[in-house]
Amino acid sequence: MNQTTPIRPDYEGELRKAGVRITRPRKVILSILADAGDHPDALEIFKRAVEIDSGISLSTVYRTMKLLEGVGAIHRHAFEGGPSRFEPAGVEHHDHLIDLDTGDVIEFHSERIEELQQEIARELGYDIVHHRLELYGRRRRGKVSRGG
Amino acid sequence: MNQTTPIRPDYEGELRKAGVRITRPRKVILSILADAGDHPDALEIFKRAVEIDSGISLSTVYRTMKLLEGVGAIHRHAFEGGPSRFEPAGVEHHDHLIDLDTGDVIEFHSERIEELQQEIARELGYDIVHHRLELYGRRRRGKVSRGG
DNA sequence: ATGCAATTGCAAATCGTTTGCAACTGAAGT
DNA sequence: ACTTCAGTTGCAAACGATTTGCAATTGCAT
Repeated sequence: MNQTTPIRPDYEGELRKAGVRITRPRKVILSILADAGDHPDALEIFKRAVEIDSGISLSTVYRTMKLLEGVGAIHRHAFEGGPSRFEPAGVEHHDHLIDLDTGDVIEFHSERIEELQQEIARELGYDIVHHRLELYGRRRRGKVSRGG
Repeated sequence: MNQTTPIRPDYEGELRKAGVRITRPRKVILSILADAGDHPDALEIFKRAVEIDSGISLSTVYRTMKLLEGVGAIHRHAFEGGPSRFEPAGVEHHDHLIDLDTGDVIEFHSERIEELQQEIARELGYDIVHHRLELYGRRRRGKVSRGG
């Protein structure tokens, strides 16, 4: 039972614990986040939210994202070119490979790279607070394809 | 004689070759870039430019940066939080360590990390077009300091 | 010198995001 | 259930970084 269980994040709980109110719009946004298997941006979240409750405003989406980010419940990623995209913070740390053609985000992790980063920072006299490693690429043509 | 010689970039030449005119404002901006040892953003370049020729506009700075970027003469880096910052493209590829307290940018390179990235991308079925590796950190207190 | 397309400065527009504000509403207390 | 009131909302306006339309200017090939 030591596998990376993709825990359905309990955002409401996290927020309550942080002393914020669970309002109608927040409930909607939270449910969207919990369901999202991708890395939606604020506008995308807003669109999905409107389908559930047409009264929600984009401002509230932004405000809620900032709130969740502050609480540490989600991570914000500012990939090249586009708006910030979000993902639940519940999973193990990972970096991203962005498909330049589709915008798809693939997660990966390399303990070796993490170590090397630490090593480099130490040599330069720094402590890493956080880092950003993003690979921008295209699906290799030919050979095996992983379907899509 | 195999050290990384910081070749004073011949922007004018690169631009001429690309068929663009060498105008007065461009000359000023180009000279600033050639001298810059740091990673200035557009506004900073603009400020430095105004001191040489007060008639230069921020738009022209932006336009010139885009031009140089298109020609491949400079690289644009969108570090977290702030505006894009630029650096000559003439040097060897490297990644960046950003000092969170000062905004200073320290360059580093790890062939091992580059290899690992390639490996990871390949395993995921991708070709890397480019990547972004940024370490955000603080100078380690105590012990040796590299002066500053 | 001449001519014209490339380039400029300016102001206005754009994009993603934040914010001021008056109206509204959770949730704690009765 | 009813009140209360600070937390929250939607809206529109403000924001910072960057881009763009346009009329005036200017490289640079002739």
